[in-house]
Amino acid sequence: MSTVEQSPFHDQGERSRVKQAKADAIIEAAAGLFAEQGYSGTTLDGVAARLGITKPTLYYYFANKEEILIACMSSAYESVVEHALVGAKNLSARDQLFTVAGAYLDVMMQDTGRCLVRVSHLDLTPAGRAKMSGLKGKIDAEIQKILASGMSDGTIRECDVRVTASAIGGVLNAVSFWKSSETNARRPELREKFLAVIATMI
Amino acid sequence: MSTVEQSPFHDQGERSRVKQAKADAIIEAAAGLFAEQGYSGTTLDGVAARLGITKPTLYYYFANKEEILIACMSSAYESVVEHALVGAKNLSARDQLFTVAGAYLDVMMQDTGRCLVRVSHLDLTPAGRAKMSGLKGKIDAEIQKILASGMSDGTIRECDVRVTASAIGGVLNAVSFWKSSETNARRPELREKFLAVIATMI
DNA sequence: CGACTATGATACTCGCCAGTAAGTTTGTCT
DNA sequence: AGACAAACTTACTGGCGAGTATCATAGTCG
Repeated sequence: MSTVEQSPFHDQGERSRVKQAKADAIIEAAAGLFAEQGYSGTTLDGVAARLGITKPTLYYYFANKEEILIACMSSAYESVVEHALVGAKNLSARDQLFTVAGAYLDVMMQDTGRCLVRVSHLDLTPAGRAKMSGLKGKIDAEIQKILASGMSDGTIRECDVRVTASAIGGVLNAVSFWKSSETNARRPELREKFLAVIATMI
Repeated sequence: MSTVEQSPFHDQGERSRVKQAKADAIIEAAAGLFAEQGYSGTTLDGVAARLGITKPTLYYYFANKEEILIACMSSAYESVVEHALVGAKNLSARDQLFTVAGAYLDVMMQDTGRCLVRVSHLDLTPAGRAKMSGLKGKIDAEIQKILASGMSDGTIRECDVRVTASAIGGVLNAVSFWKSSETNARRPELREKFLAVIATMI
């Protein structure tokens, strides 16, 4: 029971850090192509070419194409969860919602986030689809929870929480359809403007 | 110049009406599968099977798979244009927007409309993508125009028209992600609730 | 130095499915 | 009747790209 942490390599930590960095580079490259060309329009040869490597190398880091897409999407979802659901306690419900929405908007102006919307969940196998729906559902449930508590503490007006959460999600997704050239140039401005729209809805 | 209408067949009108009806049936069947399984997840054999025919028959009505998808999407867009952009004159800008939004919502609760969102435009070839973007852009432009005129006649509050139009589009698209079993059962109710959300935004 | 693992490239297989070639049936017109 | 077109079918091809088997190189450790 003692040396589970102790590995045969003196610097496995370093090794796996490098490997993780490379995996991240693959995710980033793939996300860019998925967002531009869609899932089935993107070939693994294309992903590899963008990184100056060859296709089989990708399989050293990921089991298959779908796993790469799932990694892109998970990365985006987790970024939202991290930035929003963690440090947003003891705020009013209304401000909690702005925190989540802001984090979501930030992600949606990056390639990994764009994958969430530009690539259809239907391109996944049922297993992967379930996994992604779970993450999406988690965020949606959180928004619904915030809406409900906001109706209690009076910072959010009365509404149908399911419909409103769905609508808010729709607004947040919308920014991912903007041309990346524009979102890159006007990121803070667009973030504020979309948040202002959300503000009118709640 | 006289007999362009007069064809060699005594009942070509009937013939082409039947043919059109069959083409519509194909569109409907395909739209259902595209919405459930995505574009690349749907095979033409599957579409044909759902209609009790065989794949080559589809090619008697459409040139290729993409053209079927485009027909699905065009049908949805045109339905919006018909119901909204035609009979909505001499209303206030605010009510014009509700007219368009209502028509859009109606479409988005049907299979052809779901295709617009559940199937990525990236699954199309550049040519088809351009065509669909054109139609989408037409509706978006109309919404922007209504918003602008609403800011003049005072029925819509001041806002950034591009961002707001984009956000409204996002809300309208959102309903297409609802399970069809639920939208079928609660169509009028959901229509009103989503319109109520739009009402808060403008 | 020599054994071993991590990392990568070259060169393939193989299934799926869009699209096609060619033939068959059904109705319609003269 | 018999010729012709519309409407469909059966039986195929062909390519693309995901995934793999196998070999090459480079650090790393005793």
